[in-house]
Amino acid sequence: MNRNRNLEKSYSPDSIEQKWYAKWLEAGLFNAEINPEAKAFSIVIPPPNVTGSLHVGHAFDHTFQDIMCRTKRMEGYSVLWLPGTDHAGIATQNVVERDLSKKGISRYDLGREEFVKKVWEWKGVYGSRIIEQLKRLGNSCDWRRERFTLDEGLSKAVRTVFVRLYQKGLIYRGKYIVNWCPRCATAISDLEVEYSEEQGSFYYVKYPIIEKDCGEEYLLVATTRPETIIGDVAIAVHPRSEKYKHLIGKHVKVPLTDREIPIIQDNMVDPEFGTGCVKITPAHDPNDFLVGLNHNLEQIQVIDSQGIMNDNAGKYKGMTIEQARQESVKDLESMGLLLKTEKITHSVGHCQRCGTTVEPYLSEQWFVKTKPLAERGVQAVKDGRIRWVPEQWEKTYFNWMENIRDWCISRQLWWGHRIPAWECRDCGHITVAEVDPTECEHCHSKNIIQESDVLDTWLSSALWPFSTMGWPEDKPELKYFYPTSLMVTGFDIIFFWVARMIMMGLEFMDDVPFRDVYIHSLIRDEHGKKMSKTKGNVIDPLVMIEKYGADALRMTLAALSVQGRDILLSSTRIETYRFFMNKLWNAARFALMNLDDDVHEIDKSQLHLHDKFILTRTQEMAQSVRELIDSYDIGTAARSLYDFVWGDVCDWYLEMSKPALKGDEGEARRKTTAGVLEEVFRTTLPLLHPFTPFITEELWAAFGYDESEKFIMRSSWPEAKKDFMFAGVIDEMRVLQESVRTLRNLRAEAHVPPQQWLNRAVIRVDSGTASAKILSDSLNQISNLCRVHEVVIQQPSESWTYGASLSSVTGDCEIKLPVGDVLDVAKEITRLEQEIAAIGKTIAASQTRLDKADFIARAPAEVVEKERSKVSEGKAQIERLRANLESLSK
RNA sequence: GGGCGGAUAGUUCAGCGGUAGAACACCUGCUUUACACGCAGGGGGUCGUAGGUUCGAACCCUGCUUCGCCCACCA
Repeated sequence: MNRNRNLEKSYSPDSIEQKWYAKWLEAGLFNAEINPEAKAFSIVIPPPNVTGSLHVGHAFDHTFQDIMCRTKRMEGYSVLWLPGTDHAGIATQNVVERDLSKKGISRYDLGREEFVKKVWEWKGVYGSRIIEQLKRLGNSCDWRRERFTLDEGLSKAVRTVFVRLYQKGLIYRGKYIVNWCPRCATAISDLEVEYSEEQGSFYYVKYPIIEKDCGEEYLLVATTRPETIIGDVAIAVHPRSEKYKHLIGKHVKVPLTDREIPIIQDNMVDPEFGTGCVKITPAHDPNDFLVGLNHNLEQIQVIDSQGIMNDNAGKYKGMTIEQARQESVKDLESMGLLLKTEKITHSVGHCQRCGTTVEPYLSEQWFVKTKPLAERGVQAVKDGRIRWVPEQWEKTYFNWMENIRDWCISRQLWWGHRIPAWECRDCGHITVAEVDPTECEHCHSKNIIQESDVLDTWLSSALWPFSTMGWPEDKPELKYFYPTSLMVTGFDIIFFWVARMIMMGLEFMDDVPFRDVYIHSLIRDEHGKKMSKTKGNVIDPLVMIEKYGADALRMTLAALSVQGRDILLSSTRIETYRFFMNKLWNAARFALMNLDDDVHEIDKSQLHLHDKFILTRTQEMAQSVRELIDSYDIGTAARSLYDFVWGDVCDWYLEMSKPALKGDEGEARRKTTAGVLEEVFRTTLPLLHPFTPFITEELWAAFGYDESEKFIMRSSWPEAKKDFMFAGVIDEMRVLQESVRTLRNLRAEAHVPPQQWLNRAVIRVDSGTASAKILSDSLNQISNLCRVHEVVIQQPSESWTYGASLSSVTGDCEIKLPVGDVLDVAKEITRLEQEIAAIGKTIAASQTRLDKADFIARAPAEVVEKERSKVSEGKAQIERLRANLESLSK
């Protein structure tokens, strides 16, 4: 072996990370290959926005995915981790528009074609930034396959999907009320509206009644939007409303205008809310729109697409919504039609992208009819073809899918997939086609014009799992890697993305897009606040990588990850794992200083308890970490590795192996101990590799393993070697650890000079002897009892032997204590406790197997009684023994 | 209105039926040649609350208090 014995005294990640990432790339280790001999494992990355910059959310789910990918590679799967970015329609267009506006240019100045060109230029410069940042994390994506949602191939997929859905009647066009962002000047989907509670006013407005014979002068209507009054076309009351029944069919005059409108009845009105009657403005309210359709009412638009009052708004024309509101209130007041104003809190929708208040806006839009697609999506989860982890998200998913509403997919933007529909200027027919048509398919007129809208970005994202693999072409990748194995993402895009991928996957691939969906929690700051730039509490992963190293960041994120709870991240936490990296580094450094060039065989006859212990623990880790990762419990996996390395390996094994490695116990022991040490690292480094790829690769090389095996990344996942697993040694070791701890306390009390403090005690205990608890209890008894300067511990039985170092700790003291008795009693207590637990479990097991009532009815009650009495007898006995122990100690 | 999740040491969180754990912080003592990014020890918790199930509950069930999230409605 070519060992590197000159490791730096502390671990510095910087150069090491860069070095290995380049080497992995060079060796093509991230490349996914179709290998019929191997099972496939695939993940498509949730594509970050091209405008994006790496934040901890990305860092978190990418760490998770990388851990899965690296583990699966080591397990022998052919792994595809497919990266890419999302063109992010509104977000990107906004960024470029903002840039332009700094130069005083608007996108309209440039025109569509020029503007789109500018966005592409921007993408060329900044679009790869997020990808470069992802690489810093150590992501093992197959970068050769990087995709972009506006790529040629993906655009083709989008177009194919659009045309097929249209032909199937699942895409339609129509004039509806949609959520409209006046600032972005585009429609947005229901999901892109974010609601927040706001202070507003409730205006009580009098609508004079035309018919003088009904006994009332006016109808009182409460509204939050007086500026839309001029767009009113009716007043609605509940059909069974006693209060207004006699007014149905009568008319009122719309304030601020000369129009007269009818009083109608509709179930949508809640007689308990407000005044019990509602003004109907079909062009500016979604509910009113529906009422309008049902009653065949006119739709009067008074606000335009920019949020400005239009020609229909009379004197308010040209005002903003806010101005018009104030003006109309003023006017109503002066006309004596405003009865009162009430302060209320109501929730107001805002544009997800820019925060502008969303307006319901009547316009021609394209929609996906989602019901039929959603039904299949629900079915796929119900019959287990898709599994949600944690399972609870299933409910959220079902709830949304079962109440799904049609999806508005048209956007009045320039950046995106242009809708492949052409309207004929002559006959009005719409031609939808995969290949740009030259004439109307209906009347063959050449006078056709393409729809100017583009598609919602999320439509292209919904195709991501298969469009990235070459669909609609019949690519071998699709056959081999689709459906993907796992989707890892946050709950915030379950509806936006996950649900839609499921629908599209089922529709176009006739199969689910992924087998498992892992939904991870939100990362918050150390105080539980959502991270945001405005709050300034953002933890920038790149800064953390600079400061602590990518491995430390990854290990932190992995270890903190837990299902069903938000993750609170702070830099001190990352620091903890930074320390861990250093610990690992130094442990390896110690090992290297003590290993010969040759690898020594482990001579089983030379193994001491601590050797057997660490070997067994190591094999256990190989087993359990794999199982934990396979069940997506990377949090427990990471934490158990941390405890194992720091606790078992460093605190105990390395310390206890020192005398042997120094040669104090002879050459045979030295060689075997070296062999054990080697085995520990050779197994543990690969276990850590998915979590902390860089440091493990560096150490792997330092140990000299890369000569024949090359990279650790290419190594196989260590199998648990039965040969190195010894029964009972873990318990025995825990006994020893407790004993040593107690002895250290004794020593401390005895003011033994530090030089003589116990570093090492060789205590042999027969296998099958007491648990750790017994010994520690009894030793604690001793330490409590003794005037420490008189303490020596007597050998309780032949199974105890003390190493030489113990006497140096305890000096010349001497004690006589009934250790054996204490031990026996304690042992008996433990035995009884275990027995009780066992009986309890038996009872519990038989009860859970059957229905409880059923069990009691059918099971022999006397058996249960007998078991129960055994338990209470045992307990009584324990009480007696405890008292006994107490007296023995005195 | 519907749904989901949390409440455990000063703080952040594990544990989820068998005698309360970690990290950080705090206190004490240590330049013991892998590591002061360290070592050894210590203090600190009636596991939100009231009931219930059980031989046994932080853990299961019910109510309550409280914090947070999602969906729907909001004229």
